[in-house]
Amino acid sequence: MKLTSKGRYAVMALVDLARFDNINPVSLRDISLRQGISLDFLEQIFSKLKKNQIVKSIRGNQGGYILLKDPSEIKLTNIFNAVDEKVKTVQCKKESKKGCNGKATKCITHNLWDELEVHINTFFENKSLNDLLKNNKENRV
Amino acid sequence: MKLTSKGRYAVMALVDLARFDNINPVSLRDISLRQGISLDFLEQIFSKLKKNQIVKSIRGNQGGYILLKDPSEIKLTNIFNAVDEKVKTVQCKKESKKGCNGKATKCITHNLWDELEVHINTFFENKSLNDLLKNNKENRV
DNA sequence: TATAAACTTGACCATTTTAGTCGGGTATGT
DNA sequence: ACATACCCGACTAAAATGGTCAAGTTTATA
Repeated sequence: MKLTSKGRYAVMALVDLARFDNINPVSLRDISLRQGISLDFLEQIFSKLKKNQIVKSIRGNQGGYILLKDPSEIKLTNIFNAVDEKVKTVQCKKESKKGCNGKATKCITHNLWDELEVHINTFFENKSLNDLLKNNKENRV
Repeated sequence: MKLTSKGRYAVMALVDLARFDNINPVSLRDISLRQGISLDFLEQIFSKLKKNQIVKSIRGNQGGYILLKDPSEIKLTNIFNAVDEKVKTVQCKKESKKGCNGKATKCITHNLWDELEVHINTFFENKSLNDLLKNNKENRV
């Protein structure tokens, strides 16, 4: 199982944004330079973050992005949902009554994968952007 | 983040094997039929499980595979390691002192991803094949 | 001893996903 | 006016995924 760059970058970029989002909006160009993430890729990511009400954009010269909520209210769950980074441990559809391999019953390990999914999602539920900021106060770049 | 079929199938197949591994070895053909997994794919998977001392093979007619250890001593960690299903939350090498984006320092969220990796691996450490068998006694197929 | 069941090995491959790039826009402060 | 930013959709190379296929070897049993 691996985390995709999209998800990782989204979080990195938002931590960066939260750190510099004091008075002025923060431009993607700055984030791109500081975090070493492609500007074009960042634009894709922020388009989704914006659609999901996590950030707000200010266009034009001196523009950029600002957070729409307090960092303590932005959970990793929200971020990952926004950029379509989801945890998937099974292939079967949750709703489908048909069971996993197209068989009549659920697969032998179905409960396990459900548990795993919950276990990982719990981690994301319990982490806010604010937690990451605190965590990073000491070793600022 | 998603679990690959290889990892999922490996666990499913071993649970199946553990259930039927009483007197005789269990053939991949049987597992394939019961679990709805391609036989050819199973062969690939069991080749790795064998290399990693999780199962032992018995060739020839009436042959098959048997577990090398007690189900209570086979953790998900062991299985996933065997089939190269590993948890990867960062792209940078663990050992490398160089930091994440080829930059001098570690990326701003590095600790987070380390935590996540540990969180997931803990789940795998704490589940044995035996746990899954118990879990499945009630709703046997 | 012939045969069929089963493991063994390695190459191959289509499809999907990933991780971006590219090329055009449009808005706005100075 | 113009530079700086956001906006948006199409495109794509490379990697990973989820297998398949072919050609073996081994061994129990009739």
